[in-house]
Formats: sequence, C-alpha cells, structure tokens
Amino acid sequence: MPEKPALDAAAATSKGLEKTFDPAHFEERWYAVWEKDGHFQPGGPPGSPRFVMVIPPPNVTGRLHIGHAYGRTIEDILARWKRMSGYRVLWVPGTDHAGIATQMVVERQLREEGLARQDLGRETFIERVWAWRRESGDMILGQLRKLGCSLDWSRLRFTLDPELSRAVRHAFVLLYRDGLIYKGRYVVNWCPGCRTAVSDLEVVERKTKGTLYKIRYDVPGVAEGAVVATTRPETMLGDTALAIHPEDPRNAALRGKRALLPIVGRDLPVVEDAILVDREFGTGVVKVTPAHDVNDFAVGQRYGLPAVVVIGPDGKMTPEAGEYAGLDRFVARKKIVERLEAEGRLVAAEPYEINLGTCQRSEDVIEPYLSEQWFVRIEPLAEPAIRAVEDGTVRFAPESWAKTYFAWMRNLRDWCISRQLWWGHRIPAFTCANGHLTVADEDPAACDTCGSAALEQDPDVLDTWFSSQLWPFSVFGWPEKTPDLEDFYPTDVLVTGYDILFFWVARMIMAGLRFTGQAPFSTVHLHGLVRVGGEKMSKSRGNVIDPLEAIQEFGADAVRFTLASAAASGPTVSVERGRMAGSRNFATKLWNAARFTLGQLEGRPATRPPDGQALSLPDRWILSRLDTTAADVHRHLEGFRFDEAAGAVYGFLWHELCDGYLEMVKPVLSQEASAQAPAEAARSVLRHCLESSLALLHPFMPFVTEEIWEKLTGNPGTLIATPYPQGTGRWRDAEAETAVEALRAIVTRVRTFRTERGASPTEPVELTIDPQSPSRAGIPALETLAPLLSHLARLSDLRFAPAEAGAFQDVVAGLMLSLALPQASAAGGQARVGKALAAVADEIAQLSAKLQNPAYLEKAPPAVVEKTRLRLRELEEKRAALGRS
RNA sequence: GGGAGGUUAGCUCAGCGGUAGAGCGCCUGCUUUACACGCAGGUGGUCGGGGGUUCGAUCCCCUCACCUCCCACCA
Repeated sequence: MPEKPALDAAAATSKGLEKTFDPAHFEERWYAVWEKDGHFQPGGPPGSPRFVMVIPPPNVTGRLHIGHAYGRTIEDILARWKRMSGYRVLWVPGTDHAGIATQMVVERQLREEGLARQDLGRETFIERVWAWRRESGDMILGQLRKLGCSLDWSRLRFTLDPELSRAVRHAFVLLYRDGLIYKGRYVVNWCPGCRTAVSDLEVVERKTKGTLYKIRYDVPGVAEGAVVATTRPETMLGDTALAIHPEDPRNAALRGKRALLPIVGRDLPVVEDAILVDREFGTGVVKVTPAHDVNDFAVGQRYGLPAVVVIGPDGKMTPEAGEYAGLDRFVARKKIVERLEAEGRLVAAEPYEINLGTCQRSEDVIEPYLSEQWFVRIEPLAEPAIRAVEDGTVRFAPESWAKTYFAWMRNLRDWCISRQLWWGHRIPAFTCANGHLTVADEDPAACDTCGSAALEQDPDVLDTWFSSQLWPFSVFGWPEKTPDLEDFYPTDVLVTGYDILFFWVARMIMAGLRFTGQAPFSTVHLHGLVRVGGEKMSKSRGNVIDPLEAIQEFGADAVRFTLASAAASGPTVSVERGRMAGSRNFATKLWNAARFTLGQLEGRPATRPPDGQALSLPDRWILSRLDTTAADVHRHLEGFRFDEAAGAVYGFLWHELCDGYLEMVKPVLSQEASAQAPAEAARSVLRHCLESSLALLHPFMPFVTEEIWEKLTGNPGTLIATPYPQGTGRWRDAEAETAVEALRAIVTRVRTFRTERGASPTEPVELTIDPQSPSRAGIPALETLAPLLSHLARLSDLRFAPAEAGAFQDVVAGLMLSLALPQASAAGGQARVGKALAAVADEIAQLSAKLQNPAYLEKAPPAVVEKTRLRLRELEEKRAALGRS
C-alpha cells in the first residue's frame, strides 16, 4: 500500500504525535525501560509500607490464555496503583512444574517417536522433561511481559528450583514428624489413563447415562436368592460379601446365610451393616467389593473381609478376574453382562443416570482402587485455617466466598498426596530391607530404626499442589529465615480465579499457618472466569479470544482496559471483541487529546500548576470533576471494582475532559486570546488534567500513558513512578459544577431544539433565560458564562430576561428558557412537545399524589420530601412553559 | 441430595429502598481543523411470573419458572 500523503506526516512533525498511534512502536520499549530502571523491584528501606503479591504460578507448559491475562491484568493494576501510591511494591513471578500436565506433554512427544517413558527409564525421562522445559517451557513468561506485568524478574521462581524443592521436602518432613502425614493402603481415585492416584478434587463428576444391572446371586437355603444392583458389574468379580440392613424385614431370610458369587463361585458371607445399606434403595441387598469402592472398603474393615483387586492400574482386569484377565474393564463389563444374561441371572438392566467420576486431566473414567498411598491428615490443618477466615485474619473479596470456603473446609477428607509419576518432588521416604521407614531432609545413609544401609526411596512424587501450597513463602526462601522472608512475608493480596479456591487458596492458608504461623496473605480476591459474550470459550464455538492476537490487533493497553472494564463481582466475566475495539478507540481518544494539548503548550513558556486564582468557571469545573474522579478511582480500586474504576476514568476523560472542557477552552485558547491570562490559566489546567488523567490511567493502560507522558513532560519512563492522584477534595467546587452542568444542559437543549424543528446544526437560535427561573442560584455564574454559552450553542442572541410570550419555552436545570429560530420556516417538533407534555403531566400526577399522602409526608425523610416538592415545582414550570409553546 | 449465583435496553453487563445506567448496536444529521478509532442529536426497558413487607421496591421477604456453577461414598 502506498504511503499516506504528506498531510499526516506534516501533522506528525508539527504536533509531535501521529494522528493515530501504533502500540507496537512503544510497548516493548517502555517495558524495557521500566525494567532497566528497576521499577519492578521494591525500592525504599525495609520496614516502610510495602505491598506484596505472588503470582499464581502458571504451568510451565502453559501459553497465556484470556483467563491468565485477566488475572494478571488485575494484579498489575494493583501493583502499579500501589507503586504510584508510595508503596514498596513486590510482585513475584514464577511457574509451576505441574506434574501430570507436564509429564503428559513430554510423554505425548515420546509416543510420536514410538516410545514410552519406561523405555527411557526414570533418570533419562526426567532429563528429557528438563530439556523440553528449557526450550519451550516458560513461554508464558515472555507473554506476561507483553501484557505489561510489572513483575520483579530478579525474583523469578520455579517450583522445582533447588530452594523450593528443599522447602517442599522440609514441609513433608515436618508433617510426617508431627504425625500429619501417613502411608497406608486405601481405596483412592485412580486414573488408568495417567496411571496414578489423584485427589478427590481432581475427580470431575459428570452426569452420564448408564445402566443399573440387577443380578441374582444364589443363596443356599433361600430359594429366591439375593438380588443386588450395580452400575459396574465387572467389579462383582471382586465381591467378598453381601450386605443387608439389620432391621430390614424383606431380607430377614438372608441373615447369617452365605451366598455364592456367580461366575467365580466364591463363598460370600452376608453381613449386616446399617451404615452402608439404605433400606429404601432397591432390594436392600448390596454387593461388597472392598478393593473397588470406598464405602465397601470401610465395610471390609469393619467385618475383616478380604479385598480382591480385579481391575489393575492400567484399567485392565487382573489375574484375579480369571477368564477375564487382561480385558479392558469396559469390555469385561460387557462380557460379564452377557454371561449373566445367558445364565439367567440378569434380573434387569435399567437405564440409570450415574455420576461418573472422570479425571480432570485425561478425562478417563476414574476407578476406585485399593493401593498404598501417602495422605495428609487434614483436620488439624483445617481447623486453624477456618478460624483465620472467621476472625478476619484472611478476608475474601467478594466476601461471599467465605461461605463456600467454610462449607468445604468443614467436610474435608484426608488428602492423597502421592502420585505415581516421575516428574515432580520425590517423596523423601526411604524403606530399609527390614521394612522400616526413614523420612528426612537429607538422603539418609542408614535406616533410622535399624541402621540398615540398604535403603530404597519411595518411587512416588508429590501432588503438584503440595508444592504450590508453599508458594507464598517458599518463593522467599523458607524454611531459611531469609531477609526476603522477613521483609515480604506475609503477602498482602492474592488474586486468583475461584476455580482453584480449594485446590490452592485453602491449602495455602492451611500450610501458611502451619509452617510460618502466619496466614500467607490478608486478602484473597477471587475473580470470575472469563466467558466470551456469556458463552464458555471453546474451539468448536470458534469464540476463543487469544490474548496475544488481541494484543497484536488492539494493543496491550486496549486488552488490559477491556479486561479491567469487564471485571464483575460475579462468577463470570464477559469479554467481547467489540469491547477491545472500544478500548483501543479510548486509547486513541487520549492520544488525540494529548495531541491537542501539546499543540497548545508548544512554543510557550512552561505552565505552572493551576493556583486557584484567575480560574474560570470551566477551569474550576473540570478540576472539581478531576478531583472527584480521582477519589472515585481510588475507592473502587480499594474495593476491587476494576470495572467501576476503569469506567470512572473513561467517563471523565472522554465525556468531561474531551467533550466538555476541551470544547469550552477552544475559544479561550484561540489565536487572538491566547496570550491573555485566562488562556494561560486554561493551559495550565489543561496540562494538569491531562497529566492527572495519564497518571490515573497508567495502571490500566501503562504503555500509551507512558508514551504520552514522555512527550508531555520530557521525562521518559517516569510516569510509572509518579504519585497517583488521590482526590483530596482540594478542588471540589459545587458552584462551578452547578453552573457548568447547567450550561451543558442548556447547550444540549438548544441542539435538541434544532433537531426537533428540523433545523440544521448551524442554524442560529435566540435564547432567553428568565432570571426569575425556579432555581435561580446559577444565574450570576451563568451570566459570566454567556459568551461561552453563545459560542457552544451557536446562539445569535442571548438575553437574561423574562420569558418571551409566544416563543417556545422549556425548563432545563431549573432555568426557564425561551427559544426561537428567527430564520426558520419549518415548524416541526409539535408531536414531540405533545409527548414531552404528556410525560411531564404523568409525573406531576404521581408526585402530587405522593405529596398528598399523609403517610408519605410523615414517614419519608424530610430531605426526600423536599426533593419531591422541588421536582414537582420544576415540572409544573416545565409544563407551563411547554404549554405556552 | 445439599449449597451458591443468575434472570435489567437488540447484545454484553453495571446498579440493589426514593419511579432506571454504560459500552456496543440501531436511527438522523455533521470535513464544528485533536480525534470518522470522531462530533452532535435521538431510538430503545410491565428491571423473569405471582404474592408480601414498606409512605414508597428493580433493590428486602416468600413462592414459582428457567439458566449457570459448586459440593456429596447412594449400591
């Protein structure tokens, strides 16, 4: 495409800024400058007010998705805001080794080479994962830079770093010594796809259409036998008992009998168990499979039943399954059902909705599986963690999450932390030839119990979340008493999605209290999950927003601003592409306001800050609005309302500063007037407002604001460290606000008047304002604004005089206006007047009814009643005015 | 089976006791020289249904309907 002609180029040289901007021109540059200048590291002396966050470490395998972008944008807004507000800010970056996820990535690669991890052996495989990590892991870190995240890269951590690994090991040792970690054979959630145990949280229940099979077992001495129901017939091969309820008369005949397990022929005792058996359900007879069901396992414990494992770790039937050995569990199910049917034992096969547990990672059907695992005893950890939230040591924002937290924490089961994987922190437990366990920080040379030197380390690794739970202090060097730990722990705010409240947040609180005696953070901001236009993002819907593509198309600032604006307190955050464009437009608006301002300031003596004297009403108005806006932004940020905060700056900058003030000062700044005092005042106000806007906006749009800041102040890369506008109230000015808001309302009314009459926007209008208007407070101020009013509303005549008989009349902002189009012949607008009149009459009727209601007058607050009276009076004026028109 | 959240303008969402707001969209005008990624004006809402509390309810309570999510060992 040929270059745009000289017009733009000329504009560029004369104003210093191009007409539209290209974020790619400066984003990378400013990030490098900030980093080089050390702004991402906490300055100031230890002990002075600081603000600390740790990033929720993304998986090393990860690429930045819109959810990360959202959470990290929020964190960066907080970091930049606090930094500009004078805090020593530290935001710690890092990544998570993500056991299963990462191992799966590398295993997939191996599979493409026709290999399995076992072919390489443990050492080689792990080396291979590290190699992968070196070349394509950590991609997400560069992507966080693109987003503008002001993370302290000098403190970058990885959960498998030597220091963090030591912390993990030490935490394990401490819990083990305190009896809070134990090893045992229990039924756990087993994923045959991942070939490892997983925790309860990693099992995703999915409603699925299944079948409930009813199977008859023979019971010698009981003619009709016993009918049991199951959705997993293949597990029957592992049955070691039947259970009935002790008080169920229906099955009284089965008491003390023995049943015969079909196919296998095993002799099964009939036990009576009131806990397992629900008398209401089905036949009241339950098959007991201790090796493949949590409840049945408990029954087995109670009655000393054997446990027979019939489904192996690979999801195939074990040799215990006899002729079915080696078959996939689902194939076996089918064959067993066929056989039962052939034998006439299948009483029924009914459609049944089941909650199918599936693996969060691989989506395989989870199998309850009896195996030896390591567990954390949760109750002693949960109790203080519950208290910490109850007593406000840890606060949730929004608060409503506390309820969910409590509900979960009060019903916790022990946490299975061992994983049959290779990638992760290896369990520091060693078994000697005599079967004794030694658990230690350093690899032991001999068994603690018998001194045997023949030690073998437990092959399992720890659940990834076991290391993540230590993150807020392991990143600072715990268990060493490092200066960083001293200085920056506990942290202040933790920002993350509510989806990992249990996985991570709750466990961090437990671990923090246990290991450091302090809660790891004082506030948890749980945000919603990002949806696109209310819909879940998915490739099949084709609505996936890739933040990196969005950054490329709209700029990082626009992406950030959009995400911040979308931040809602609810469980979903809705983002649309249209909003990205809107944010980009907003950045351009700012850019152009800056161009205009620079044009005004160029070649003139440096402006001084506005000083209260010689300020016009518009000057005072915009300063007042700025003051209020700054206070609002501050308040909203305190309350984690990023949408409101962003909206406040947006509204101020676009609609008040640009649409309002800029237009008002143009005549003041024009050629003839530009040397005069009011123009000088306006220029200083303009500069002040723009600079403040840049500062206010910087946490949301760091790049474009820094770029403009350089042009405006000549101080490159310093906006990031400029004090954040506080909104002290110093410039609050009710008089100026009333007058200018009235002015703006009148201007709008005049323009609408033209539209109503079908007149062109340039058609001169004569306006008369009645000094005896119902609300006269603004009249003197308004009189000083007369030239401005004439200019903005394009009036051919403006008078402060009683309403003109015969002219069109209306009441705006409490002021009685008479309007006329001296040159117009068109007479439109009558329909509109009629409509307006009807609406006014309607409201008058309602308000007068209200004011005639004694109960209202008596019970409503006087201020409200007064407001109603005022409104009624105004409406009556308006009705009169419109009626005369 | 429990629990939480939602239902407000065509779309996406704010508001949560004094009769409704934004962005986008839509309509109508504009080379008003910072900006068409713009300016100006406008259109558009029985605030899911029903009941109650209140002087007054989109906002509080009850109930129904429909969505979404979380938790739970019902064979």
